Amino acid sequence: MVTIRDIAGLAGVSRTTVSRVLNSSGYVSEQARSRVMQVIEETGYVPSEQAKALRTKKSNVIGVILPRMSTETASRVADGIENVLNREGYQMVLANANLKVEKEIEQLKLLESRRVDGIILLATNKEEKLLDAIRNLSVPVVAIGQDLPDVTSVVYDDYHAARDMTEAILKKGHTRVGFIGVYESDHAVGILRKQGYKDAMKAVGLTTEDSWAQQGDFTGESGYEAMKRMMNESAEHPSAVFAVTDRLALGAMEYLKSRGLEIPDHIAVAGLGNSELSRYVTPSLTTVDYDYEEAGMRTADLLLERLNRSGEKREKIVMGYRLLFRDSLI
Amino acid sequence: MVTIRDIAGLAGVSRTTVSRVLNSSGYVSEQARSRVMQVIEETGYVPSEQAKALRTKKSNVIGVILPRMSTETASRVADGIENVLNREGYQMVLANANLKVEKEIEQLKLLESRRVDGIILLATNKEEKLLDAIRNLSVPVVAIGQDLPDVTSVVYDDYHAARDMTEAILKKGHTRVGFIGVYESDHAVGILRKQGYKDAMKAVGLTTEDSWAQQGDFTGESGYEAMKRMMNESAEHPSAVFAVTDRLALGAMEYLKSRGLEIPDHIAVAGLGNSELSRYVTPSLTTVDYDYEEAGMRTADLLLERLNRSGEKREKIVMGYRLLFRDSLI
DNA sequence: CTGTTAGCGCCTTCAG
DNA sequence: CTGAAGGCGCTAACAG
Repeated sequence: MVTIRDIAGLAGVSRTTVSRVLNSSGYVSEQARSRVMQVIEETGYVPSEQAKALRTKKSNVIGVILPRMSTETASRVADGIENVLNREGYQMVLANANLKVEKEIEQLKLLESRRVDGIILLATNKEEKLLDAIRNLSVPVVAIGQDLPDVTSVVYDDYHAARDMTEAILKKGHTRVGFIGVYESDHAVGILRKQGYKDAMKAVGLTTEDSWAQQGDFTGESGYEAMKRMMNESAEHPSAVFAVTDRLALGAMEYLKSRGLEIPDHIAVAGLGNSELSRYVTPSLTTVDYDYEEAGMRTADLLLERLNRSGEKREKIVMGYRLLFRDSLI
Repeated sequence: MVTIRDIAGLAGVSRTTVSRVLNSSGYVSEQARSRVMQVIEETGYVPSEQAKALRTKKSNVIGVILPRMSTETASRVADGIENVLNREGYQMVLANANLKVEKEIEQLKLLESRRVDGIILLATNKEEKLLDAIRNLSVPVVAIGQDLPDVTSVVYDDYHAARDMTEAILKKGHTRVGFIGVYESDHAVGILRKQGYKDAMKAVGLTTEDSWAQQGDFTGESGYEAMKRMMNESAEHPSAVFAVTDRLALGAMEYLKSRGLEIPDHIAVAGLGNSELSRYVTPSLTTVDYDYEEAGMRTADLLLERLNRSGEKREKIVMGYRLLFRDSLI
């Protein structure tokens, strides 16, 4: 691999001069510059960002930790992030946490060891050991998806989105509204969205059967099973179901269809997230739209700001949402 | 940032000794080791992979160039890649080519400047300048998706998959089979799949109207428009349509539905790729299943092999496929 | 078992 | 305008 030293030798100048033309810093005679450029051309020399980073203490790399690769939300957020990172001359290294806190922490440390300039964490929980790990990190971290104490975060307005959607369902005249949520270790999705549902119900003085509130784990199958339990365990069936995730809603729809129930006539369904699937499924799914790309962009912006003006105070951005009424709810 | 030198000082040993316990190489007395470990613990020291890489000339980072972020195929392939990379102790840096050859080349160079150990290119074309860029690279490249000359590649069996599906359509009794393809700069999808369709048609001696073969650009909208053109321009409408991509097929279905045509009764549809959407859309889409995760894994394996046993000859792996008969074709 | 020495490839004072 | 010298954090001979 050809180095700056080789270029200097071939061009008959010092490494310093080569460095200067590389970074267009300081004065270089036109003569020297063109000689250096020519040699670079001929040799196909590519400066080592690695060595440069070691010296300058800036790698121009941002680490991004995803809960899982290859989920629609994660990749849409990553898309937004990559967008601004690329525009600002940063590269992105992706790390997969596979939904495990331990793995999240491990990836944080791994990225730190790579000396990335900053880390974006697509957060799925607020566990104390995670927060600890972030505190002990010497790399700035920005979170998205959960409101992490003391960590600059971009969050979705989970509570109001869920509450709004539930109210919209009620407004359609439904009084028996079922709910499919997820485990509570995911604060944003598991707790906040459920709270939105519960508060909306309480506000209109409706009572609910225990069996109307079921729990899944983000997979379609778990939505299917949750819906099945709801139907089997309830004395009176709900006339509408709100699932905190489109995928859960889709699973629920599958179960309902398998039972020969018509959506929305026998039972209406609403989800949250505006996944691609929600548009294409029949009947199309009423859901809440979150702008994941935008959220990713905002998060990246926030991180880069922090890098430039370090010592800034913690910030928090709450992303808005939009209710999308489609055919699964009338 | 605490360095190996600090640890050495605090533990009262030399940097070499610290390095040795870090890498568990060479002999270190239990006494020295525990002292070092303790200091590392106390200080939260994290060795710089960067400095290590500069010295060892191995970064344990693999670059992956995607045609676009946030498409289902890309992220499924990336998932497979990440899987084996992670298992083997590598990190993945993602680069987005945005479907532009120039950007692909730019990203190749950028990754080279980062001194990644290898590059996986999700290829979308075989343009000469791309091949040139790869040749001039000092980093091993493995391609997936296109059979790049002189480059170790993993490819899908595009020709036979398309031909098989077309034959399956013909076997159902259809004689007027339309086709929606893509631009030919994408050799695998644009040329090979079309050839499969044409050969299958020719083999049974069927003539086709020119208007039955339309072209899109991978988007659903373009599939919609292609289908519209096919219906508007043809003297006799096809009774079945094969689209080289599920997304195109979905777009075509949307157009057909908007015209009030029944699928598959009035016109049957088949796609290729087994996207998630294909399962959920109504009617469910008959398509060809490619195991993208597996392909990603094979590609990563291939690259890592090359890194270990360098100087290996070029290899080429052809991935198999599976026809999935669903409701959009009878 | 341990330390000394010498870089990896680059940038950055500091003198010319 | 240019170069010499030094060092970023780490590992790898080579001596002890």
